[in-house]
Amino acid sequence: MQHDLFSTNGGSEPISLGAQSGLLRGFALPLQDQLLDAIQDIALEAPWRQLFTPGGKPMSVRTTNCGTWGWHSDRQGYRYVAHDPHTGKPWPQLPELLQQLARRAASQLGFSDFEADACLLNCYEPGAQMGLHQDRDEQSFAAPIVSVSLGLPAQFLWGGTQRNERPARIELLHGDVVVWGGVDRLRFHGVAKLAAGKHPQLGAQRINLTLRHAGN
DNA sequence: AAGTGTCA
DNA sequence: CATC
Repeated sequence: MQHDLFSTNGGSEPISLGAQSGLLRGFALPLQDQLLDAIQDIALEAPWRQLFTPGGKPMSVRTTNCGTWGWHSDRQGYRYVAHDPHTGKPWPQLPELLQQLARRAASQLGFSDFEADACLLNCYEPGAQMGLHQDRDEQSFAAPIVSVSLGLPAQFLWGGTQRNERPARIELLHGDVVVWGGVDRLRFHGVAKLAAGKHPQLGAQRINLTLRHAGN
């Protein structure tokens, strides 16, 4: 039987996080097995690695990328690079599965024709976190950000356009997708220190996929 | 600078 | 708030 990969949550409404942002609870669940396979393949080609902030401090997550552009951080700063500094090779191709998932999710929030050219993969183990920040290394902020959560639950910190606004805490579960763009595109966000736990598929980790249009 | 440590 |  022919079935719609997105049917599980195709009819559910986004949980609003702002005028042009929302949480699509469980949106990626129908694709979970294919997503985990794709992540494994990506990590074989572009291994997980620990990045350093420009200040020289190690980040607590492990990172890799796929797509035309990969986000990288070191003492030179934050930037997108076309080649993996670890291997010298181009980043693995962005799987069509992921491209379509991101396009469908963006469409649910009113962003048509989203075309990701970068996917940052962050792996959190218990204790790992991501401080409040803006995604502002992309060449244009016209396209939204699409974030896919897999594995252990996390508290998403969802702030305002100004750093001093106290962020809301939103629990993100395996299969959840968050989309933000337009007036919400530069909102500060982060992830609270991951609590210990074991996920049936992923064990003691959370993997987040962040899809972006980084180039021209 | 998406970091941590420190001070109020 | 300091930090190649």
